[in-house]
Amino acid sequence: MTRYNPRESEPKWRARWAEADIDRAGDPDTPGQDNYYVLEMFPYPSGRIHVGHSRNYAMGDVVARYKRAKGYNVLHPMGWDAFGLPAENAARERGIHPRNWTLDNIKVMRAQLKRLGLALDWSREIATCEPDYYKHQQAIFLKFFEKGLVYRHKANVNWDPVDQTVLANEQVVDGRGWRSGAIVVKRDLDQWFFKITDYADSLLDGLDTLERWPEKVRVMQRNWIGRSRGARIIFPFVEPEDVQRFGTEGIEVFTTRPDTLFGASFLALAPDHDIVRTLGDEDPSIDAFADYCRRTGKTQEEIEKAPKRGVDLGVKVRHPFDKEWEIPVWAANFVLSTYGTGAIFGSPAGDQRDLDFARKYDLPVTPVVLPDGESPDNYQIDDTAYTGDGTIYNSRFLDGLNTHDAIEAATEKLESLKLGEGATTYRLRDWLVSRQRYWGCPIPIIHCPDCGAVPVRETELPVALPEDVSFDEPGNPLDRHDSWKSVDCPKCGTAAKRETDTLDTFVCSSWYFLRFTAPWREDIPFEADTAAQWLPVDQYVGGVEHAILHLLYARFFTRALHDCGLINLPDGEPFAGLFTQGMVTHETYKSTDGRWLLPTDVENRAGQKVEIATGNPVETGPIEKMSKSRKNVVDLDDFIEDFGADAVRWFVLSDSPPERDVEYTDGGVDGVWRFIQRVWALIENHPGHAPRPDLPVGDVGGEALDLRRAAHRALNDVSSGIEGFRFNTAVAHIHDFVNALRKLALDTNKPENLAARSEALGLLAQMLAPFMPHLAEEAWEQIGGEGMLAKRAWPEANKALLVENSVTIAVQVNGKRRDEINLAVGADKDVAETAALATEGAVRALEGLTVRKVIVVPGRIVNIVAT
RNA sequence: GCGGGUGUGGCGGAACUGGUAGACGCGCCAGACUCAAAAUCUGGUGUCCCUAGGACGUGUCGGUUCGAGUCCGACCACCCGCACCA
Repeated sequence: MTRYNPRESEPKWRARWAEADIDRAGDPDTPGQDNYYVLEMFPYPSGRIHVGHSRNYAMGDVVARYKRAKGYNVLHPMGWDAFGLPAENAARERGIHPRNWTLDNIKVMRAQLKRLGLALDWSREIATCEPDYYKHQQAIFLKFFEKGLVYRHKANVNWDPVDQTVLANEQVVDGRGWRSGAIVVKRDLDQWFFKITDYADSLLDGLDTLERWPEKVRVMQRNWIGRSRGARIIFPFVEPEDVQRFGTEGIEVFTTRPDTLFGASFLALAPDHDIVRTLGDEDPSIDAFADYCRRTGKTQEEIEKAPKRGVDLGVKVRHPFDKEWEIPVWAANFVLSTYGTGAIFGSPAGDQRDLDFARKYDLPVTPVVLPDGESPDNYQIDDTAYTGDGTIYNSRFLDGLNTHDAIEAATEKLESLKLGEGATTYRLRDWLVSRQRYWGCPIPIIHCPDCGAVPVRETELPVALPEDVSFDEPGNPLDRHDSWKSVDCPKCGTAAKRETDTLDTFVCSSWYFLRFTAPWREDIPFEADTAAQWLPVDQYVGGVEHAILHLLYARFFTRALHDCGLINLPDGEPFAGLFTQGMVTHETYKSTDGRWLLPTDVENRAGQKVEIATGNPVETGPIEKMSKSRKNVVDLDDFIEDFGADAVRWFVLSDSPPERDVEYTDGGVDGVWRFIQRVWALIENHPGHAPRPDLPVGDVGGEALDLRRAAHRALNDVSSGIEGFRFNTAVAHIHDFVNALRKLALDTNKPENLAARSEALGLLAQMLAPFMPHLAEEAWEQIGGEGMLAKRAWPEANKALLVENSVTIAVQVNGKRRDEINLAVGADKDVAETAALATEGAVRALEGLTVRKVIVVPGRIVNIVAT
């Protein structure tokens, strides 16, 4: 008996697949063949791939191989999200050009991915840092520009002081830059924006159609877009001089609760509201307050703990429904300038923040919503606001209405008074896309002193990144590159300057799945018709960390591209099915002096983990997601060298459900290795007889029939496991089947036994193929299978073999299991009842009781009810 | 605070529309082979009383049902996301 040797088999089969060119996607026009687009989020070429990364690709590959076997024309491409800051950091730290660093990494990682045996169409490989990719992106940018979807605007934006660039709102987490972790500061800068807010409604409503997306991701996007319906209301100034001073008739607020207008006791403005700024110039105490608010921390706890604070601005406004009713205007630290109009009216009885504020500064609290079951005479608000529905009172013409009707009535009244209107506000802001970095896609704009921002002529594209740049001083090298920067204005010919900002790398990833549909087209980014045939991506697989970022931007892009006439995708959804996979975790290790240690630096000596180099004991830390920074990674090449690519693939798909994390353990890996060798032992010991999956049912009986049943049941379970993205249970069913094969050692001298066993082993190879393609091919060849397994159609389970002819069912007495009976399938209820009552267990349990009723569920259970 | 999710053996996890809880894997125990160990193979492995057998058992409490891990109500714990969003 020999051992299966992946080091020999795996390269052999990869060479044969490549030779046969089996992974190339067919023409999407192919008659009689449905298209299927499966895609894993493409990687950033950061260095090397570890076992943690491989899970994502393994899942996509199971789907790709399975769908191919099911007869689909599968598109399964791979590329590189190749622009980004780490390349510039490497340049700065090690003096390597970002381009070389990136291309070297791609080379290494491509070889690693190939070693995994993924059924990828490498003929479509793209890298976003190549001019033949980003020139199309520049053309798209100009289309958006033409269409009014791009604009330049001076705004108070997020500045990451470590990465030395601005960031989009989506890229600021807890007040820190998503990549650097530095605390973000606000700066007023002229920046480029994409008008994603134009699509707020479409992006929100579209979420309801994405049935094959995780609910969690949809909810996150819904919250991020944050649509609120309500009203904008103008509170006119009391003093005519205020109208002069502030240049408006009054103060505009946004509210979702115009029904509580009669509970208004103050207006509150954001500390950086224009009116507050104007007043701050005159009044030092107001300026001091605004300054205090700016300095307050931005982290969760700080915001939560920060008490409500405000300052009376000394300005008064009139109530929109009562000219005589004057309301004081305050500045308050809890009002956000970035939401709504940066101003609110405080209705303390119905809003906790307003109530806290009113109590602190002794402002009136008038309840206007009466909860059901409360009496208006003794209902009071203490320290808890009532935010629910109820009946409006203390509110003149709104009295007696329910919350919903009162909102409508109040809004109508505001509209008739021309002091307000129904309005919708979003939390979503336009996407800030300019970055003050070198290693990104140049923005194809020229700034002319006379003509302003002028698009680069399309024939001049790409605006290529200059290669001769230096990173020895901070800032953007493009900014210092005079010969690159200096150009003539395309419109008037006067001396002008190129835009030196580059595009956010999330722009690159917003359309790469379209480029994959026709990467050979140099003249256009993609063919509208071909792209529409492949899109939407049928199955997208990636990490949940992109729930808002990439997945929202891409949904915007497909909509914008449709509106620009570049693609025909009416509903605008790029990804029909989304799966967010769990991570691979691993224990962490720290040396006595606090250094993180690689698993390969650690070994077990007498039950204790020690650092190999020093022999010192190792502190075992928590189990965390594999990451370079914690060093709890297992390098893919090391693993493949030891156990083979099939073993990694099998391991990361076993045990845990795909959406949950899976822990890497040496024990688990040993189990995989054992399993592979057991499979191989079965294959090797087979006397050799070509598989015949078309064996008629009636040909065999006895144990051979049992084996056939096990095989077809496994096939059925594995198929439905793959279809339902339950790879762990599919793996378990294969295990089960292998156990059955090992147990049912049929005498293969009998032809019917040999036939049944050949069939079973053939089916085993086919079932294994999506998971462990190399081993499966080797097995298929060994047992004399015809052709290459990768080209074979997925077998259909024989329905007749899925039904048992007898079934064991439980016998319960009063709901407790007492015995079991074996019955023919389809046996009569009376037969079941009689048999159940006669069982030893039932008789014992029924002693001294009278049978009242017998419930028979055919094929499932018999329950005897007795007292 | 709001939203989403998860609670099942020593561990990861199975269980289709309510019908034999614990599939499969890891670990552990025993045995075989071996001078021995590793590897491999065989058997066992929810807890308790341990005798055929029985009692208990899916986060807690209650309900519906002949029957509940699954359905309903109330809670508890943990994880993730958002967060002064008017």
